[in-house]
Amino acid sequence: MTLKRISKALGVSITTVSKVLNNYGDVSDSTRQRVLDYVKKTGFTPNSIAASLRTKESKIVGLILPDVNHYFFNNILQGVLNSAEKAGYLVVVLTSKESYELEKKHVERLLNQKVDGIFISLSEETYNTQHISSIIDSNVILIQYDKISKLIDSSKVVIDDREAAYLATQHLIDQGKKRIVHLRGPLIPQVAIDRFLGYKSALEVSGIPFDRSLVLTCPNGDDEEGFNQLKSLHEKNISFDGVFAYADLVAVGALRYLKRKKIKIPHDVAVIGFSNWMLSEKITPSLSTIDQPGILMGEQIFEQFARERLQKVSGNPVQYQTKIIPTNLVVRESS
Amino acid sequence: MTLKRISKALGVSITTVSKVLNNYGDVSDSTRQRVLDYVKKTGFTPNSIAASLRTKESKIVGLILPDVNHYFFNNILQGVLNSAEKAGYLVVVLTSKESYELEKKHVERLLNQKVDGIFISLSEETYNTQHISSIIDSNVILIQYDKISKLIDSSKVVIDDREAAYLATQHLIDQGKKRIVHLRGPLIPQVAIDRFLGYKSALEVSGIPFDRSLVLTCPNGDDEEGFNQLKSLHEKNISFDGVFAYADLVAVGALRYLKRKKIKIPHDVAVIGFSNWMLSEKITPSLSTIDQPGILMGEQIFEQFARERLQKVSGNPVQYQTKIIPTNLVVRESS
DNA sequence: TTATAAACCTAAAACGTTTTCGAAATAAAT
DNA sequence: ATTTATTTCGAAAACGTTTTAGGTTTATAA
Repeated sequence: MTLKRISKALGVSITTVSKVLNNYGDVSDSTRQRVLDYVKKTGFTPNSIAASLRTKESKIVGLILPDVNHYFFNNILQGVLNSAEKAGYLVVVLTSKESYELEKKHVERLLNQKVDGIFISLSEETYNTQHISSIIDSNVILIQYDKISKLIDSSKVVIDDREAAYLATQHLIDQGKKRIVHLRGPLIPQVAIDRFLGYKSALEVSGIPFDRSLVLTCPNGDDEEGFNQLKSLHEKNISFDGVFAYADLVAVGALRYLKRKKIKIPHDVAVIGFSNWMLSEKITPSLSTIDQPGILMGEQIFEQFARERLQKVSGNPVQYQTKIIPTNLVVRESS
Repeated sequence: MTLKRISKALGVSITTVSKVLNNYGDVSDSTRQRVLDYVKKTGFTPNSIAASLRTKESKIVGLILPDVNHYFFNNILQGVLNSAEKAGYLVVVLTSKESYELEKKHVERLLNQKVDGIFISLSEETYNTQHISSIIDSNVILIQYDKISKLIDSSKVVIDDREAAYLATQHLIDQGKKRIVHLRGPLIPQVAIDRFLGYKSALEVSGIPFDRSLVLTCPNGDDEEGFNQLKSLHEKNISFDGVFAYADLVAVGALRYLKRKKIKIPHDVAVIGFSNWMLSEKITPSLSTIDQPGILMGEQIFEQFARERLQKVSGNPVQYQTKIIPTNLVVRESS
């Protein structure tokens, strides 16, 4: 079933059928009704490939996630899906697995698929951003989220990691803790740096001396590392009464060590994580953490895209925006 | 940049350019090389929308998930993504959120987007399967996975839930347990029924009498229900020494209740869940469970699609297959 | 030299829409 | 009755590719 066949069946032109489907004004009520009836009867839907070719709008956006099996990114996906569905867009999902090569390949693939927008969180390996620039050159809307490059001019949707880390650390201080361990992420990515800086400035503001030996790196971000780092600290007889981990999973490992050593939580040592993974409220003791509203972020990502799209088609100048999504402190049994 | 512009620049026909790009034999080495060089120099990639219109192949598949924030479905997504990427396919992802209406809408959307294949796990609300049949009518390849309809003729990729539940229950019996509670899922979906049947037949085979009062329904599948159901059992003074929950989250709730009541795990009561969620190995005591290899399933889904696609284009009869993916018993501290 | 085969190339149609521009039909105004 | 305005319609081009069917050139054989 095509426009042509409908037009033949009803004795009108292809143009007319197309016009009623696209709500053009210049078709009489009677023919409009005839077309509508016929379309409903046959269940016809226009071939969107052909429409795309003509209009250069695919109504598809591409979402590149560093990892799909990750609570935060899952929520982002969910949020993008929510908003995209409302707007009649489809979302193709790709995972970069933190690989620069894969990320680049995906971007190229999306570009020649003529998606209308690309939403990307940069992989940890990505220093060369040529492929990102090529998105802009291709006149495709680019929204950066989470791990962004400040050097690239586009809209951005991010968490204020520094502020969030400040909040988490401040919370421990409020509980009377003074020797607070920071289990930090890898050295390079901006998010890990920002969380560290937030930690540091919270100490500063409260006049607590910064002790370099209390900051330990957890490159993989798993629970084993959390466990082992606390263990090594303990074995070196370095005392502490609080732990701020840059990821919930790391905090879970820390909790496991403390429980094993019968250290009272939160009385002797209070623990707070980051991200509000689902598991953090299910474990005992339940884990205090920073909630990153991933769903909200995802929605904002798509909505910013929709705004830019609108500006573009209406010929207005496109205005890039940076949205900083607020985080929430979630206090549970561990602190 | 288009074929036309390339052909103008090189003084050959559009046809010739297209032929070298598609590896046709009848073009001389010298012109082939000239075209290739020019393409590489300009970074040209053919517009896949136009190609799709002509060839009726979009190189896009649609994956409908009941829920994106779910460990098992995440893995399925990951698996589909893995295989699709290798084969040069894009995947558009949609969530039905267990709603029939949404599911139907999504299917229609995918069909008029002319995807090459649709992979679907039916929502719990879906009884009318007209929209699923329409996939087949549209000559789009349909692969059903997980929650399937046996009435619809298509390839299927499923877990043997009954066998898996049998394994889980048998494992508890092997530990010497005799009064085993089954926290079952909602009454209707086949997966919940199958898990119940597996439980029942394990008891039967071991000659343990089936006690209806030990089977409790958990419609939402969350941890609250697990907690409350064990509590109600306890308050009715019904004794038990094992728990087989149809979902890990439910089992987590059960564990929480047992811990609260200082009941020794697994000595007094052993617990086993279902799905091997990430959290089940992180909690204490770590949870025994059934591992559903979601990634493998996802890969099989795509690969079955690829097979059918090949059969179709080569004009061979399409052969539907039902893949039953084996599960693994994962024994941890809780049993 | 001429006939035949092989190699190389191209014109043109087709895929199914959208949209411009002008034509035809009708209504309104003079 | 004529002009003008308004409403309704349709022809045709365009989007960028693939592929068929045939044409032209070059090589091979007689």
